[in-house]
Amino acid sequence: MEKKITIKDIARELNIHHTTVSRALRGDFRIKEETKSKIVAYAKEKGYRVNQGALNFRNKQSNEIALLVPNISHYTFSNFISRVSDLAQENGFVVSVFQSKENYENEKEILKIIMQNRVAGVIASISNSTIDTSHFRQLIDFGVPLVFFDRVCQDIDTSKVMIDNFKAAFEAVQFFISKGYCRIGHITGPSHINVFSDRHKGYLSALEKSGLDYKLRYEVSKEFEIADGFNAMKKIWSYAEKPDALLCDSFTLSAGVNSFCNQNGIIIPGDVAIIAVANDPFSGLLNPPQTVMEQPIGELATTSFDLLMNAISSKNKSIAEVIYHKARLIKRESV
Amino acid sequence: MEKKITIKDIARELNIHHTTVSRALRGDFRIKEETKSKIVAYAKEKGYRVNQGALNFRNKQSNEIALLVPNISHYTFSNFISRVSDLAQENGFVVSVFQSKENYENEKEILKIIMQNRVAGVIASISNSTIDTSHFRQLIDFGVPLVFFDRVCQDIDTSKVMIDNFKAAFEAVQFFISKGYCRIGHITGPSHINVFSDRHKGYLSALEKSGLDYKLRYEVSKEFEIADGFNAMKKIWSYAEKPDALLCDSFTLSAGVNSFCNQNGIIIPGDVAIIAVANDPFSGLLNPPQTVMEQPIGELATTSFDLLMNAISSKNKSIAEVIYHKARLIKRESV
DNA sequence: CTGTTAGCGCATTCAA
DNA sequence: TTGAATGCGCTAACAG
Repeated sequence: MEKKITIKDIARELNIHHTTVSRALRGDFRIKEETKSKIVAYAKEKGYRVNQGALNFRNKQSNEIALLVPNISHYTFSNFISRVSDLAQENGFVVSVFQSKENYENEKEILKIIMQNRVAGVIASISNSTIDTSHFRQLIDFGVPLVFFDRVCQDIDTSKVMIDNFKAAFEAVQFFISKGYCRIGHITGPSHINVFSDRHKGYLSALEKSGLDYKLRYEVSKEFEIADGFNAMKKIWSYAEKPDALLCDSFTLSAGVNSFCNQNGIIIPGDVAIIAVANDPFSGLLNPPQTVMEQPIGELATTSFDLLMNAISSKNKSIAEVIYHKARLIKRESV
Repeated sequence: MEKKITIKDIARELNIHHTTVSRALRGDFRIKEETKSKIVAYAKEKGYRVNQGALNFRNKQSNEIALLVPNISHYTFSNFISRVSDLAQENGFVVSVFQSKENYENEKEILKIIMQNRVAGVIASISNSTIDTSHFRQLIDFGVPLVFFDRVCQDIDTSKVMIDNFKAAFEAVQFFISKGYCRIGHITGPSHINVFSDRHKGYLSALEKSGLDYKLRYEVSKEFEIADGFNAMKKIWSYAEKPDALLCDSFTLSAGVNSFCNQNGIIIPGDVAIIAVANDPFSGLLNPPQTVMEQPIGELATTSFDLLMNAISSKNKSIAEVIYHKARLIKRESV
């Protein structure tokens, strides 16, 4: 950054004190109209812009919100980022983004950067490999307002915004059952993550309620890419006792499953039915169009942002809220 | 942000000068080993972290890179952001994201915010509705290093990273022709955007080379969502002279086209063949799997980031480079 | 090896 | 209605 015009430059040029310039530029009502308009005109002419960094420094605050997600390019998260970005802009904040790539060490590193940058607050969804949560505790101890969304740290007392995962899975499985499926499997993630454990509980509960015996839990613990779903299905389809329905905990995973099926002549939903917990707009364009439990990401984003704003403005006296949004079954042709 | 420990706090507590603390913490070799370790130990114990904002202020520089894209949640861009985010982290930068939503006024507003925030540099892809480019010129005049990618301002002298759009479209059309298609249409964007005009030139050139008469240019000037592609195809399929092949300038558009076809019994590629210029991993999962001209977004991101780093470090003496990457035809079943 | 001084851009406090 | 003084956290230049 080269030298840019400052209030002192303006003051010197106009033979007034920089304090006066500062006041005029912020529209202080005490400044004489004449002086004010002279200053404003000159500032505009010279292209003066307040230095936000200096302002933040001076005021010991920040206009930056950090967003930490497992993977920026996954639609669930890019959609979330998009929404938060809009809200942030409306509220005078800037959003910086970080991705853990499902890697715990990286997540820790990112939190260090975030603390160092003295952001106003953080909205985070934890990585699949995060078991120890002390780095988040450290963040809070450092005084940074934190809101978790979707994948949260259960043992940390801060605001959390989730979908009702138990119910989402429960209803998905009930739907399978209502359609006559009885060998229902669950492709999920590590059980130390709330999202996956809650859904699996919902899955088991629905099974139990209907007295179904067949159970299948397949855990993917990597990056949740299409290839991981593909490989999961490859493995599953080699089992002696194959499922006739599958609940998939992410769209990418289900897309991989779909891909394996299409490539190997496995008919959806004839051979195996599929429901994905997803909010990806392309789920409806798969072959066949996919039945999904739709995650209301827009609502998650709005709520998360609101809670963070509260936490930022009310500081110490803010109370940790835990909010659940409902997923919604969208019936298409994969069941 | 509440009160956090500073080097002065440490200095006071240890009865030494804060300059010494500063030096010790940065590993200055002149500080006595004993003093240094005492300081480092104390700092660690108290959870001291350098205030990046103060540092930036002091050094008149920033560790923030701004990324401006039309839409964060579109895979092309979220993929780009993801890649740049990784590179930024490796290089000690933080990425803040902004989306124009294809809206010119919003884009202008964002550039103001970016200038105000004194970012180290900007990587941008312009909105479909951007005709006047003076706001970007203003950004450069303000001294902010700028690299354009994909959708660029032709008339601004700064580094640009693109795909060879003429060639991409040319080869796509040639492929259609080689497969016997002869009524080839082009669903594209506003012609004042390089991406679309270059592709349309490539399209026309390939047609001309083969002496094909049928021409169809359908312009989408909105947000490039799936619905826009859907509506485009609805319109196109009402024409008397229907195309037998379509080149689509984005994945979302082609997904909408695909959706309309599947809902209306239009066979792909029997009734109409499709190629999309895209890099979305789900293109291969559509029904039928989609033939695409794949945009090398990862390469675009890497190159853009490198050019920005050059521009940031070499300042005034940096030369604007214009770099093209090649798209690659991936043959699947929509042709 | 360590301390002193100064200043980045700005807004606040106090004084006039 | 305006000015003067101060300091946010940090580092560089200079002095010891």
